[in-house]
Amino acid sequence: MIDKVIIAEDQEFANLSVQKTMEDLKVKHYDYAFYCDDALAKIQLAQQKGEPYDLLITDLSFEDDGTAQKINDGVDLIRAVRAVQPAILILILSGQHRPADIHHLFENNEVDAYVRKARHDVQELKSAMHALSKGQRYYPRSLAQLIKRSNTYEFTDFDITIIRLLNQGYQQNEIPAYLKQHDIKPSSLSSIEKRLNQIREELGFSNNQQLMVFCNNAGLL
Amino acid sequence: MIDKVIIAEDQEFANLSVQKTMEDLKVKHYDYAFYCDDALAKIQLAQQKGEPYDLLITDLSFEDDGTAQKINDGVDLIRAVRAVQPAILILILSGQHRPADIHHLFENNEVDAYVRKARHDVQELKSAMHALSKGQRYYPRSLAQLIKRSNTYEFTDFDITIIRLLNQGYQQNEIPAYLKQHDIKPSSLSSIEKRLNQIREELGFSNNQQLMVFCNNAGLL
DNA sequence: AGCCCAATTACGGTTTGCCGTAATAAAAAG
DNA sequence: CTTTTTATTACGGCAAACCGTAATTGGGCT
Repeated sequence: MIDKVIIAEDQEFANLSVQKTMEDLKVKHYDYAFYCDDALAKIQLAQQKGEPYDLLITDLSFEDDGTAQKINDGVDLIRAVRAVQPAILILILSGQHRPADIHHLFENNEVDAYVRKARHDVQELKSAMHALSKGQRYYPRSLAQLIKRSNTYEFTDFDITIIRLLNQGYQQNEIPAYLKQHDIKPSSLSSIEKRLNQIREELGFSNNQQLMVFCNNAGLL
Repeated sequence: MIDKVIIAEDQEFANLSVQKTMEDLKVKHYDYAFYCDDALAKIQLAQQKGEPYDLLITDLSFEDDGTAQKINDGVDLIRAVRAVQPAILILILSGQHRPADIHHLFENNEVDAYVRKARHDVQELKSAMHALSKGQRYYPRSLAQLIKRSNTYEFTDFDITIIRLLNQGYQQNEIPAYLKQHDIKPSSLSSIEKRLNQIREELGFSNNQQLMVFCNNAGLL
């Protein structure tokens, strides 16, 4: 059973509604945090007291207000939490499509459920909770479709490095120098050209601009 | 006073929390809708009955589920509502930064307040409601800063056309033909090059890829 | 060591994009 | 109607990106 839940969500609107859903579901005990650091601290403390949380519900993107935080991103929070309490269940509650990230997290068994903030999200969350309490993972068909449709392509770290550099304003012939300086393995201009060509072809784009927008939307930048 | 409110918001989480905030604020009567069409219908009906809404709270982006809808976007909803009931107050509640859109709406007096779904959004909404009830508009400093910092630049229709074409995979030398075919005034390759150059310079980008990502994030694509 | 396979790099030709300048067209001013 | 100004287009040289092919490197294997 899922008796003890912690919610990490910076949007107050969403945070409140998730709390209310927990009440509806008769979850015995739930806490909430607006910052990743808070959430992690609460999880550590509960763990030490021998009253660990069963489930973490977390957003992926947290906004930077002035307050300095060690962790500022859902994915980082997930990694940190897993280090503290490997067996905790984790449910992602995200507003934007970041299929690349989410797919990756699922494949590596870093998360157990994904609910998108969208139409019927309350019902989705309830369904996800239900699945989790039965020991199942929750991966909505909509996401599966999306991944299949748009993002079969697996970006390597190398790809992402190149794309980020381009997006920072580097031109292709400046990149080899950068790569050599950072000891990244393929570093020739030729390799870069070849890789970009391959990616474009695979995703059906005719220029890099489309690729950049795609990567931006997939949360890779 | 703001006594009668209609909420148009497709995310159930957000919709619920806004309703709850209305209760907290002792708003006498509020309705909600998950679709733009529903919201517009309710506004029309209330208007006909002589019991019009004082305020519309609406999201900007609505997700397309299967259900066919006439209106699928917050901006379109706002225009339609203004046609029915010009004097209604309108508050935008949006998750993504779409500063270009929002700035434009404010400048043309199409909306009266803007609240971003983010940290402290509940408090922001309450403040906005307070301002509105005093006959003021609500335009958070954060947005003003953002506009000033990143988007002083005004994109013309021509700019947007070019950028969209590029993003569709056109290459620059194919665009003149398209423009001539659609009777768009400057149509030479030279004009296109010059325009892009100017935009890049003005926004401080060194290549078109960055520009595309920027436009994508600004909601221009 | 020597061989093979795959990955990486180097190179050359072609296309596309970039940018300055000059010619032309259109619009505003006189 | 002519002149001046502004916008648009045409052109040319150059840099960047693209793309195919060939040379080189570096493991893994016998």
